[in-house]
Amino acid sequence: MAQAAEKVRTPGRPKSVRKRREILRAAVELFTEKGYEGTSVDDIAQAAGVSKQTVYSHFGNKETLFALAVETKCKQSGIDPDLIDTQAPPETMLLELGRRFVGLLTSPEAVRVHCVCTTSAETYPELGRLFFEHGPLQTVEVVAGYLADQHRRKKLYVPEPGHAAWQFLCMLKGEAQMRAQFNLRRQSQEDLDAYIKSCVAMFLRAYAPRT
Amino acid sequence: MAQAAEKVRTPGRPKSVRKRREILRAAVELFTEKGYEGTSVDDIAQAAGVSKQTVYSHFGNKETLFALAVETKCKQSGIDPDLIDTQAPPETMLLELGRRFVGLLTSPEAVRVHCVCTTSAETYPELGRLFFEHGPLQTVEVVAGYLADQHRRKKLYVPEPGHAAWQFLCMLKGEAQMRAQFNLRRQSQEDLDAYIKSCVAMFLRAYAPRT
DNA sequence: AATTTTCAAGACTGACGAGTCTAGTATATA
DNA sequence: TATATACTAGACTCGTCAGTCTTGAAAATT
Repeated sequence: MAQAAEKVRTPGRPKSVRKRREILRAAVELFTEKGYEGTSVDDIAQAAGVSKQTVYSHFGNKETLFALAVETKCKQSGIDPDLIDTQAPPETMLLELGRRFVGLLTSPEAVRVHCVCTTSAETYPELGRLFFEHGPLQTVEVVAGYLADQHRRKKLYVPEPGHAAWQFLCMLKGEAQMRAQFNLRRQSQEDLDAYIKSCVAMFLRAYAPRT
Repeated sequence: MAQAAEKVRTPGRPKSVRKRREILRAAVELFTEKGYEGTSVDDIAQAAGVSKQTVYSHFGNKETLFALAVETKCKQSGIDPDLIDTQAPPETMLLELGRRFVGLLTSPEAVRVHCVCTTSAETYPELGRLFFEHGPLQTVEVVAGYLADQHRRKKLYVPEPGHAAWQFLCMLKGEAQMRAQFNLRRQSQEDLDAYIKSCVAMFLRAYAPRT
C-alpha cells in the first residue's frame, strides 16, 4: 500500500487521464441533470468528446461510472465550515447559516442530486450512504460543533448539540424545500426570509442561556 | 354538468368498472413500488389479470394512468384530523402527533411515494402539486389549526401558527427521515423517541404562554 | 336474433439503449 | 523498428417496452 501512487510501467500506450477526467465530468453533469435511466452511455461519450468504447475501457460499465459520478458530486456540496464565527452573536450567526442553508437546499442542482440519490439508494444502498455522509452529515456536524462551542461560552444553553443541530437545520427546510422538490411556484423572497427569521428566533427562545 | 353522474346509454357491451378498478389498483401498487420507468404496461396488465389492450382501452396511455395512480395514492396519506384533542395538555398532544408523524414519514411506502413523486414532478409539474396539496399541506394545516386553537385558549403563545406548524413538523423529520430515504440502517427506537421528546420540549419552551 | 362493443391472447412495429466487435489509426515502451 | 495498448467510428446483437393490430369469443342493447 506504500506504493499506491507509484505508476507501474506497462508496455503500450497508457490510458489518457485527461480523457478519464472528461468522461467523469460529463457523467456527473448528465447523471445529476437527467438521472440514471435518463442518461445513456452514448450521451456521456458524446458529451465527453470520446468514443463509447473508451468509456467502457475506463469504467467497465454504466453502474460503476454512476457510482463514481455521485461520489464526486457529493464531495462538492455542503456548508463551508470556515463560515463559522464563534465570536459573532448567535442570532447573527444562525441567521447567516440559515440563509445559506436554505439557499443550498432549494437550488435546482441540489434538488436534482437529492432526488437522483434517493431513487438510486433503493437499488444501490452504498450510494445512499455516500450522499448522506458527504452531504447532510457534514453540515449537521459543523452546526453541532458551533452550538457546542456556544454552550461552553454560555451564549446558549444546548446540552445536546446533536439534537439541536438536526432540529435547527430540518426546521429550516420548511415549505421552501418541499416547493423546490415538487417543482412548485417558489415563495416570495420576503415570505422565505420571514420564515427563516422566525426559525432563528424560536430556536434562540428554546435554547436561551439559563440565568 | 348537472347530469354528470347520469349514465348515457350506448349500444354494445359496457366497460367493466370492476376491471377498471383492478387496473388502477395494480397501477398504484406497481408505480409506487417500482416508479414510472420501472413499471411496464405489460406488468400492470398482468397484475390486474387483464389484457394489455384493455388497459389502453380504459386509460389511453401510460402517462394518464400514472397520473391517476399517483392522485389515488396521495389521497390515502396524511395525519388523521380526528386525532386532535384540544383538551389534552399540549405536551401530550404534540408528543402523540410527533410519534405518528415520524412513523408515517419513515414507512417504506411513504418513502417510495415521496421519491416517485419528486422524480416525476420534474417532468409532470401537476403531479408535484397533487402530492403536495393532498399530502404534506393537509398535515400542516391540521397542526396549524391545533396550534391556533391552543393560542386562543392561552395554553401556548403562537402568534404565527403557520410558521410554527412547519417548524414543528420539519424539525421532526431529523435524521430519521434521511436514513429512511437513503436506505440506511435505522436508528434505535430509544434514540428516535429521545429525539422526538427533545423536539416537543424545545417547541414548548419556544412557544410557552406568556405570563 | 341482429348488432355493437368489450375483452383476451398474442403477434407485430419501431424506438431505444447496454454492451460487444471489428478494422483502422495513434501513441507509448523496449 | 517491433510490439503492445489506447482510441475512433460505426456496425452489430440482444433485450425491453410503448403502442397498434388481428382474430375470435363474450356480453350487453335494440
